[in-house]
Amino acid sequence: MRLTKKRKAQEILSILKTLYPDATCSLDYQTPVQLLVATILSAQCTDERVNKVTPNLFARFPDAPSLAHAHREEVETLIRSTGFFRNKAKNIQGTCLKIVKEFNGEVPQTMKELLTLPGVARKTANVVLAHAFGIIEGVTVDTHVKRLSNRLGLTKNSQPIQIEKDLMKLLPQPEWENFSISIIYHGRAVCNARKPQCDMCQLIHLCSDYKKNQKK
DNA sequence: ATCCCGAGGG
DNA sequence: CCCTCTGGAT
Repeated sequence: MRLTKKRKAQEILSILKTLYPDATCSLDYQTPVQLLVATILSAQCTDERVNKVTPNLFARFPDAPSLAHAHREEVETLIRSTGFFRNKAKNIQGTCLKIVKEFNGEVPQTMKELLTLPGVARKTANVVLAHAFGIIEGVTVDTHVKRLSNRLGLTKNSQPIQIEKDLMKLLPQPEWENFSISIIYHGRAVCNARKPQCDMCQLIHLCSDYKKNQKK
């Protein structure tokens, strides 16, 4: 192997940073609770669509107590277009109720506590910790991070938790969330699921999938 | 492994 | 019609 996998990962990150210097969390929010809710809504849904429903949702129910005690049907109606709206409404209200009752109205700031909230697993927890509190606990692995990490050859695993462990070994801890954010931008703009734009891609010299397809 | 679920693109 | 979108719980 000419390039160690670690070296390759950092090279990828370096290029992505130059391509997307202003990459940030694309969800709109004002408070940690709102970021948490927006992130729950982002499951299997574009952030663009989430940002279309959250202004109305947060205007009506701006905080954890109001969301926790809202009528389920009204919450469902407000978030309907994001899909999975029954599960998401139940999880948002369950999470907000737990925040009010067990966490003194504040979003908890540890992975362990966040994972006790309904509808919150490592992906959502990593996003909230990083962007609401500046705590880099792990690598956010969503559908884009999963797809690109596999295509680029940074992991051979398909389960998000295993992919996260692999990426944590390959990248310096302070860069974990920067990697996720910028690779998500690249996944949306260039390396999309259906038809990756390899002719536009700045990473093809580092891409296992591109090399494999060249051989055939 | 399967279910939840709407909207947009091809 | 089929696939995909910053997943999580059963």
